[in-house]
Amino acid sequence: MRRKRIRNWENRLREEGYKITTPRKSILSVFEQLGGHPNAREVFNNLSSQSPDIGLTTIYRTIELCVRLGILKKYDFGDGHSRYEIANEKTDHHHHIICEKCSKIIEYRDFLDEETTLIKKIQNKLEKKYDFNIKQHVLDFYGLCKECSDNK
Amino acid sequence: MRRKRIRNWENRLREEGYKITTPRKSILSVFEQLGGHPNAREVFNNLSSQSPDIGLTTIYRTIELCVRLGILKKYDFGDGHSRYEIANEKTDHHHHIICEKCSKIIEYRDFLDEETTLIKKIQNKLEKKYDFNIKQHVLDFYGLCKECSDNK
DNA sequence: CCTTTAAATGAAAATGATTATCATTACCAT
DNA sequence: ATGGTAATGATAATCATTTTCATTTAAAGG
Repeated sequence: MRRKRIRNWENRLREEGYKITTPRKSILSVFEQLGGHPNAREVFNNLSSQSPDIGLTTIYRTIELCVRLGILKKYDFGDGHSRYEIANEKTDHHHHIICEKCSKIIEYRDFLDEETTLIKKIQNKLEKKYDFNIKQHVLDFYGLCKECSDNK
Repeated sequence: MRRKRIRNWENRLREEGYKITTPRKSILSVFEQLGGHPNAREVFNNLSSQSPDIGLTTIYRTIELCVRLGILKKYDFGDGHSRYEIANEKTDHHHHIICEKCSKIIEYRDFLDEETTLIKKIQNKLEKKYDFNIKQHVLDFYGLCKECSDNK
């Protein structure tokens, strides 16, 4: 079995003819250090101490580029701003549990065996029945976390 | 077994002390007639012929109210605007298949038996493990519909 | 039916996230 | 080092949604 070399984002950018710039390094480094699912503004805020001259525009552009190249994954949890996370073997693929009050997000990937199997099965059924070419799915659970359940 | 009377939205509003107004009637009637998952602007456009004097503001306000009272269900498919649909026994509960190119949305509720069972099982596991009170879930599939697969 | 009054409405402005414009700057191949 | 081109940042523009506030209206009582 051929072991695929794990490409970091610098190589990915180079591969596609994009330049490795200081802002891009800073932005990606924030994603690496922050973890979680930050949105554009959170990245901006975290950057303001170290690199105050990087504009919000550049952050949006870099994120857009990285999503397009598969370096970042984009999520929409319905709270009004898109969220992102570095895509790699470790983060791929997982589901979420989202607190509807405080927006805390838990990601889990310790699927039940049946979980994976069944989703594939459903997917196959749907592809035939509705003539769709299904590429991905989202299974997210919404509710209240412990803290928000208590403070009510 | 007591048969619960099916309340229509007028009764729901009255119950909660809200008034039954002409704009509200028109807006809800659009949802009833249109079907699907319209967004605020689509409702507005569909209203413009019959009731040109209903403002977009009122549509947003009515929608917000109806979502809060459980008359409408709110969805976010990540295409930049929230979408809604009348909540009732018939529409509840379903999953979606969404075309990433043309945003066509198919909803299905002919779940495999295992589909329902397994999701409950996963939910139970997650509630214990992460101390969450899970209220609902979203299982949506994303891909390309027949037409968009072809025209490529 | 007519009055009263708080709730509902509409127009317009405000907001907040994201995108486009455009002049300036900085990679990087030569 | 340097030139060409992509990248950047400031600013303005969009677009969906929310807020403000003066005006209108549903519905309760007489």
